[in-house]
Amino acid sequence: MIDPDSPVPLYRQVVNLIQEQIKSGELAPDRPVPSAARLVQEHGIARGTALKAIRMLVDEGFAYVVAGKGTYVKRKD
Amino acid sequence: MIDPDSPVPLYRQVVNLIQEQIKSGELAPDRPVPSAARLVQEHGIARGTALKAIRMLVDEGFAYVVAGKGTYVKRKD
DNA sequence: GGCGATTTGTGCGTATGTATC
DNA sequence: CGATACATACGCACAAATCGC
Repeated sequence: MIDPDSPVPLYRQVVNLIQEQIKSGELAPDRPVPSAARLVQEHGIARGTALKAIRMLVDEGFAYVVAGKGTYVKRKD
Repeated sequence: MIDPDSPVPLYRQVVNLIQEQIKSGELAPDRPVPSAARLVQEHGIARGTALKAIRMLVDEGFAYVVAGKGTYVKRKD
């Protein structure tokens, strides 16, 4: 899934992966997106990289954050 | 303020700018110096360059770092 | 109300690779 | 070749919010 040797940045690979899961319905609206800690242990990446990926999802309109709880899949408008 | 075309290195320009603000009192002792992230968005420079400027301020005795919090204006001895 | 666990946010330090001058 | 600059990535630390006990 995640290839450290790819020219594509790790955070971008993670973002793409999650976006695919959202589009396919694997991750439904208002369901939690994998937390930074989870992405770290699942993909062996740094927390900073995981946080960056999560923020990208929010910036790109795929998810929303609830302080102290987590990040969730955004509902279609 | 910051001129990319100047022969003076960007990190040096940033250092000079902040030193001026410290000397003029605009940035008081024990007050936070602009963070690397802030310098990035305000001057359109890279994080590495911003970090270098901050480190220079510390090296030159104008500021001190508090781990996990930030960089602050050094008090006069 | 307190305490600990979880999660996101923020901050600096450091290293590596690439590109430009 | 060396200095400068940018992008990516990892590590560690502190803060605030939420929740369960």
